[in-house]
Amino acid sequence: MKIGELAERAGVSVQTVRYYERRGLLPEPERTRSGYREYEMSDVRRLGFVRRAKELGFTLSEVGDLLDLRVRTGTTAADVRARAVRKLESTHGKMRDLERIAAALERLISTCDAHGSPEACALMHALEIDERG
Amino acid sequence: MKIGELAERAGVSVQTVRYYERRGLLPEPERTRSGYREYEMSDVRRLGFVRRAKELGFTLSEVGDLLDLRVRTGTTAADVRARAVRKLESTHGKMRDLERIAAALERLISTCDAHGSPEACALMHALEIDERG
DNA sequence: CTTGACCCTATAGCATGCTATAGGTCCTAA
DNA sequence: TTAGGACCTATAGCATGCTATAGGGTCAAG
Repeated sequence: MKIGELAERAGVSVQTVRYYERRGLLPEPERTRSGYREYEMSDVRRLGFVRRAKELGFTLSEVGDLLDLRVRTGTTAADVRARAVRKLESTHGKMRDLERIAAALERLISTCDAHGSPEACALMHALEIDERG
Repeated sequence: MKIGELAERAGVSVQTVRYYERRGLLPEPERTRSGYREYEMSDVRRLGFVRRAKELGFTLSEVGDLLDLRVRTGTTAADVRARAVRKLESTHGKMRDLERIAAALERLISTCDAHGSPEACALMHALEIDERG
């Protein structure tokens, strides 16, 4: 497929695809004789991975790290493992924070439901921040 | 406490505190006679909330929304509830994505452990991307 | 054979979220 | 009383991650 279809399937713009390629997040694809980039489904998946990881607050460099947990000259299995463990730890930290936010939002919603007044919602909210935030 | 202590306790810079104040993420604090900002522990918690939410990939505007799920002129309880529900949904989406990343990292790590070769790690990783990414 | 949608490179510009600088005030302690 | 560090305002600059523009080539349909 060409770049427009790839971009649409993955939910990003054509410009963004070319930008990610420059940044090294996507491999340089084959070209048609006329110079058009040619992609496959694996590129759609990889690009989708980049997009979602970025939406989670990973920087593009960090996404590159995630994609790059692979062999390089001088890299040992222990190196790869250590990087994966660190990334996993930060991922767990992010999940815990999200759980706290979700729990706070759920309590806020049920308080809204119970009392129906915006004041109750606001009060509840202030409470969440003071409790844990 | 003064701004330096607040910043240190919350893990951000002094400049960042003043920036967040300008952005409306922190209330304007009391001042000493000489004009120094004066903070309390609730400000530490609020600032910590901002920092963590931001690290999760919420923009400062979104963090403002989270902090601002409260009464404004013309805002009804239903409005507040609807905004909370939308934010909760996006939070759940982020959690699902993080779970997928964590699972992929865990499989990668256990494959490293099992085979000990960087090639196995790399191969496993490529697989994760193709499977789900 | 030309129109229009899509592709190309190169580069400039923009929004976000800080971060640094200039120029000055306050305060504690030797 | 003066040296230092922490504070103040105001504003400029920087890194990231796009996004838009200029100027042009490709290609299938009509």
